[in-house]
Amino acid sequence: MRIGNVRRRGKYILIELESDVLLVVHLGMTGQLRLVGADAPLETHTHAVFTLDDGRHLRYRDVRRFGRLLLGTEKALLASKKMPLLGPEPIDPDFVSEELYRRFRKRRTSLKAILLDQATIAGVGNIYADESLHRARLRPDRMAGGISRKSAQRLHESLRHSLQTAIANRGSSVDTYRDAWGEIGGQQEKLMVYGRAGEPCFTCGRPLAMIRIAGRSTVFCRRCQH
DNA sequence: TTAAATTCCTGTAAGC
DNA sequence: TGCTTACAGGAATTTA
Repeated sequence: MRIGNVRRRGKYILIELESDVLLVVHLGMTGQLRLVGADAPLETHTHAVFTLDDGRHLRYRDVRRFGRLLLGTEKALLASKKMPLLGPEPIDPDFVSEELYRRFRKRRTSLKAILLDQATIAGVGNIYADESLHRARLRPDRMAGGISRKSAQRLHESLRHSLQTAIANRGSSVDTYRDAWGEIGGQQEKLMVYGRAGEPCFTCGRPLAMIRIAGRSTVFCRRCQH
């Protein structure tokens, strides 16, 4: 079986195989896709091993088992709802702020909750939701349907900035995240609010607040975000 | 129809 | 030192 192109859609990694078949990987919280020599010791929580032609192993490891591996054509995976329909990619040039405003307008839930909703916007998790809202100076518990076009523009810019910066820094290793070569990311050093509850806001110096929204810890600045 | 709450899972850290 | 408990979170499922 030959491996073709490797793509990303939201938080899903799509590895193209032959006959339109995809190997789909979602890392969840603690998933790792690692490329190692066949003689590398098998780590605990390794759930799948793919042997490549050159003898190396592509191994999937996931401590908390929140991730998933799927195999099938894109059409079949979508039809069976094993892969959900996802919203637009924030970093896609076609995704404009007016589209964000339109998708938020009629929603009666918080900004934080809607950012985590993959059907509204794809690929944003707890870290970059908090970071984007801080950069946009918007409170996470504000109603999504009530924001102005101007606020939507700021959030649109913040989302793109947060995600593009994180990608350039190869991700945030706040937990166990490693890339395919076992390297940690660098973005965790640059986070403004995530994981910093009680510590001073880098903008105004006041301690950052923490609340729970949609079952997720949410950190923000009461002075800077409105 | 939409939104909120619950559940899964295991390592880590805090508290006693 | 050793045990118990709370917590972290993506998303499917259940409840409201």
